[in-house]
Amino acid sequence: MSETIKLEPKLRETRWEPKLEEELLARWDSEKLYVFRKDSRRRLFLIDTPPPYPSGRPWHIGAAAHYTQIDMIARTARMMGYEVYFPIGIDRNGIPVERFVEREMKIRLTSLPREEFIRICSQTLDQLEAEMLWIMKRAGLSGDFENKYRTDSEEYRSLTQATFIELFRKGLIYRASRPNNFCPDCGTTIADAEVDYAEMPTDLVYMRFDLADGGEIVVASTRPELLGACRAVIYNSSDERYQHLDGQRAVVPIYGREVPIIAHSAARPEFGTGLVMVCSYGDRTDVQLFRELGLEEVILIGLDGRMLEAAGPLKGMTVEEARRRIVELLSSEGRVVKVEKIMHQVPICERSNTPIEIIPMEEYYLTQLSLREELLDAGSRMTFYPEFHRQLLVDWINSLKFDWPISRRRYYATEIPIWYCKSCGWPNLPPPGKYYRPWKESPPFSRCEKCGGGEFEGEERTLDTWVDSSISPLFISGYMRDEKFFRRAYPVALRPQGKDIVRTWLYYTLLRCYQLTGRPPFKSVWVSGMGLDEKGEKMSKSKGNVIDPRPVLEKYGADIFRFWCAQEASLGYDFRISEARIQAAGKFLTKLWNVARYVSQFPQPKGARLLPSDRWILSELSALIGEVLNGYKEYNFFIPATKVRNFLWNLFASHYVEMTKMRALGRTSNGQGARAAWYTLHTVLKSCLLLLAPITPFVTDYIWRTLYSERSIHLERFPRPRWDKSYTKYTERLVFFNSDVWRRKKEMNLSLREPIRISVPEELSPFREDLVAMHNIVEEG
RNA sequence: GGGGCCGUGGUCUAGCGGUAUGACGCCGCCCUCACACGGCGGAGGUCGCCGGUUCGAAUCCGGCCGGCCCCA
Repeated sequence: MSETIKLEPKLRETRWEPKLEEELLARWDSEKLYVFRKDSRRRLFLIDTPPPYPSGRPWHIGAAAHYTQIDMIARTARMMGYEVYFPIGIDRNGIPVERFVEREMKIRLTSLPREEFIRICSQTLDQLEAEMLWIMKRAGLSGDFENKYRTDSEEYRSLTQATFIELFRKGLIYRASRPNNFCPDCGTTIADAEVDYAEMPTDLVYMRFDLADGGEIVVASTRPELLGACRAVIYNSSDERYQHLDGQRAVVPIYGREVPIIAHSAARPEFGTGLVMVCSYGDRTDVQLFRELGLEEVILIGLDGRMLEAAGPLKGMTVEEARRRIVELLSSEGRVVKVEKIMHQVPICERSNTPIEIIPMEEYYLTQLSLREELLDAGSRMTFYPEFHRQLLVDWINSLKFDWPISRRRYYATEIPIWYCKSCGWPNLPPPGKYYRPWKESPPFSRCEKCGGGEFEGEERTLDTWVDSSISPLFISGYMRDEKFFRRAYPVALRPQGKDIVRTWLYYTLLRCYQLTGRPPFKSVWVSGMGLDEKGEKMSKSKGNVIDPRPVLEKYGADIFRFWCAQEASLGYDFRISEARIQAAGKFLTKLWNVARYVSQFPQPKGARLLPSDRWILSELSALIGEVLNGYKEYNFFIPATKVRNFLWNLFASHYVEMTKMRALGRTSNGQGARAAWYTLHTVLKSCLLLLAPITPFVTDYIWRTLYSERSIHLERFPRPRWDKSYTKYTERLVFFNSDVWRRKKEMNLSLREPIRISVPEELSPFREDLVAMHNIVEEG
């Protein structure tokens, strides 16, 4: 018998064209493939997508890779049968955009009316946001773009304020005056998490101090301008040189104040002379020493970064001017022993990159220290992918030393919702649920709740931007706005994020959500590594090694980029980004395409009587599906990408397809055999497409719709490993045998089609017919 | 100063208790009717260094060296 069928591939082009992706994007859009159905009966899977910040820096390729992987998580969850909410949010509050506007327009925050400055920031954000959204869409993110949220929207900010009001009423927010990190350049207090350290060349000044009872000592300091705030000199009790100083007093040069000399472990004998002056406040250690030793602080630096009255002859100077001047003054008194150039770690503001000062200010604080144990416990109830990154969170919680100062003296951020009574000063809070701007609005009440006074002054400060970002899981799950949904959706399924913001975003979210709900905000946390440059170094504007993702997406298309992402970055580990490797990843898509093109010429029988070769590849397919699904369960896309690639290329295409080619093309007489090959070819291809769909959504959907269904592959589930795996025992032997025949033909200078005399080993006898046809074997004997 | 991760052929990478995976690059042959962004074959490493555990270590333990990242 012979079925007369004209074999014609349904895929015509010889390779996958990235241009085809754009048609698919439009199609997905119009079909509303990825819309979240809130009332679905399926199990919910909410992803607390990191709302990226359009800060003015190019959104670099590492970020695009990161969001692409998050999209793979969303697609994975859908194919596992969840109703997935993959929200698209944009973080638009806080200092970064203000700094960007100040730099670009060469203005200061305070040089424009507040309203005007806010308007400019908002417009700037719109532009930057549009670029970012283009990248996200083009990369094939299956997020809910139609309902994207912004953290500076009325709805979001009113929720931020509502949580502030709630925590204030719970007594977890308090006002206090204490030394804080202050950035004179940004003009605001910042939190520890916003402080970076930079190694800078610094002068270490060796200064001669008199002792009150005669004699002298030499004290070294990098902050001589703080001499006027020196309240003690310390040495290490193990330091042999200074045992005689115990109980003595030193006289501070220029200022003439007598201060105690105290033994303290904070003094390092090897630094400078081993004698250190303690002043308010050179660094965080000084703050602790002042507290511990009960010293009285002297404030030398004002909010404008200039020296105050107490600085005496330095008054009015900037910190740097004062540092130069004090050395001159000391020199003229013969008190400078030497000046040493050293490399010194200087605390700087992560936004402005300028040195910070520690200045006591009155700010609002959110309690965190007293919750340490509870937070550790709540954190321990979240699953981490990979587990080893849990340590980043634990270490940070254990290292907390101060409560979180949350008020900021900036404009483009959520306002602190407080009006102060003009007669008694009492802070009056409005009811939660609305967005308040106390700096320009009158309060929604008429009487002070404390004294009944009727006149108020609105708070002008805003909140740290992390106060907003830290409630994203509450925002997306309907907290305070849709209690019914909230009960089903919270804690949300997953927080995906980079390891670099564990101490900020993850920690703050845990803190705030725990305070508000008494529960951890996530069931699981997925922590990815960082995208580094070809040399393995961090990408940064200053190094000039930043890669813009847009030209890459345009040149190679999203799927090549995505497949590269998946096979390059193993879960949680840093990965290197190079265009050559992205390009190389494209080869696999060509291979996939051509395998599909070959298979596409055959009819699709519903069933068939399988031959051993067919059973063999289906055995391997079952094993593959098992491994791949395990990778997907841990959101480790490296596993599916490399396993499918290896299977499809090195087993399916190289061996199975070649073994069955004659049979499938009808060159052997047996029509049953052809059907079996067709059935198997399609089964394997379909399964591979499904297994790759979360990683390369474009090419798989294109092939799927061309060959199998009008309906998108993205509405399907993952395949199940439903074939007997016993035939995998033949794999090694088959591969070896085929290679051996190829090698021999090569040695004999035969083309692959020419006949060869060779015997098929006994162990492979089940495959004899296919192998004979494949290699054109003339059996011996 | 503390913490994390890593150190495998020229480059990158898998493996994490039984003498090493794949990619890129390189060399040679081949346009074999899915694919030359392809196929086949080949050269190339003893897994940073030292010591220990073990019948056996790239794989476990300890120390050292080097790189990267984070924190103080």
